[in-house]
Amino acid sequence: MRAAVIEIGSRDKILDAAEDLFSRRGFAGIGMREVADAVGLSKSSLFHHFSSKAELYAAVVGRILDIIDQRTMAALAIGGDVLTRFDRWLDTLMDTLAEHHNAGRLLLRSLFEDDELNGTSAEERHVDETIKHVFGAVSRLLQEGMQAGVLRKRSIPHVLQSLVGLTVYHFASGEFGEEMFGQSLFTPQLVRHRKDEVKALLHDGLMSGRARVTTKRGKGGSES
Amino acid sequence: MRAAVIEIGSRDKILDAAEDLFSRRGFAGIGMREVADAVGLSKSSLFHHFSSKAELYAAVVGRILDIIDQRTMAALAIGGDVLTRFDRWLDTLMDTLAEHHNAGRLLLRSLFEDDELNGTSAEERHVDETIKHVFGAVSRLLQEGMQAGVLRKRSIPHVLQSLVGLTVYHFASGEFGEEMFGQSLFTPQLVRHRKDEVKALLHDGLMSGRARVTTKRGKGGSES
DNA sequence: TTGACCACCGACCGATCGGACGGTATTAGC
DNA sequence: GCTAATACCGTCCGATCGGTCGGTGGTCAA
Repeated sequence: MRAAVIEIGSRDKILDAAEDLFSRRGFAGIGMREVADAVGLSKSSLFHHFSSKAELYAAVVGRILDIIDQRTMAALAIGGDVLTRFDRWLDTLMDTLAEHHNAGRLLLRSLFEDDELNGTSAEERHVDETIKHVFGAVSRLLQEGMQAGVLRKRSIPHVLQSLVGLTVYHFASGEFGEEMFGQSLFTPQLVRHRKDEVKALLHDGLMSGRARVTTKRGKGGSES
Repeated sequence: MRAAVIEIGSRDKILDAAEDLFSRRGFAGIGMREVADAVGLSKSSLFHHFSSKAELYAAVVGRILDIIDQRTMAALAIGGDVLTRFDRWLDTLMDTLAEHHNAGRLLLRSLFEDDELNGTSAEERHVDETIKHVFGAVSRLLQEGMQAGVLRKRSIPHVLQSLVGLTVYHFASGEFGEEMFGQSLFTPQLVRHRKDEVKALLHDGLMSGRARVTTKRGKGGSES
């Protein structure tokens, strides 16, 4: 009979520890020994669950990408007009990045390292597909807004880059960002503030004149 | 007598090679052996010029930070009203990032890794001071613009984060960004396009109504 | 009781890591 | 000619790297 208490499988415990470590010092900066010590297992046991270090890394990245994918897609699925869905998408993305402290940095890091770490394993293909899935959905949303005349006509790839830069980078900026704000990036009030600032900048910067009506600030997303 | 041809000192050749390698695989991902091979020297010779790997890394980061510092400060020193200086600052920053292909990625990487790689060496203190110098100048510019009523009143730390996210991240996004745009991030036309997009977003997003007059696009900065 | 499967382990492997050390060739100043 | 400094090199070191291998103890079905 399974224990009633929170029983976390070894595989997930490994992923948790590896996520923390990889996000802080990157793929090359972390040894399997260090991960094993953090979990409380032996190094050989890690290879029982993951066939290689690269596969463990891909699994870590894939897991948080799945969370982001699921959350942002669910946010879009609720419906509403383009602006409502866009705001909700932003809120959800930033809430997710705020909830998972390692997500931003891990994502940016993986974006840097997979230039050489490109493999063809199942996990790595899954990562690529998930990224495309997330970006595809928001691309279509932007396109819909531009065609409807509610968003300014801008280059979609550039807007995507700007979205990543405004959201993911901020939550990945670590000690640098914390020194700038004088507090942790993940305090509820700073998260709320960031969401407001990003949305305000994008409202004024992206919305066409006739769509930009009441930009109510401070009434953010679901949680944070 | 010194040779008339382009004579590059070994120290600079080491910095060049290390910049390239570190920007691609990070501090932990590169061994001194690899740097030495790229320069055409032996590993021991690197330790003749730099007392440790960490110092070499700090020297690499410090060098490109110095370039950015000098260029952006010179751009501000030319003068003009707040909006003119702000635009010129953006142009100069992005031109510099576009010229030095490794700069963006190296900067973001160093921002990530020095959370644990924080030292008290002379070079590392210089890096910190240079960063503060650059951000201090643009902070004062933003403040001036907000007080003059020509820029919307926004949280300056958040605007700084947004500036980094919109500029440095883009030029650091590597293969990921190139797949999105279908071309190298450093082609002249894409650089020009990015500068226009960022300036347009910030014009609409930051400028107060009465200041936002003729946002002429496509008439960017000095070079690229 | 047996055998298959599972999670896990210690010991070990060749390779590579950052770095120390001693030595050599060249140059400049005396 | 001697000395000092500079730039460079080969060799060696202890530690750590990712990964393999041969186990051990436990659980469950036959």
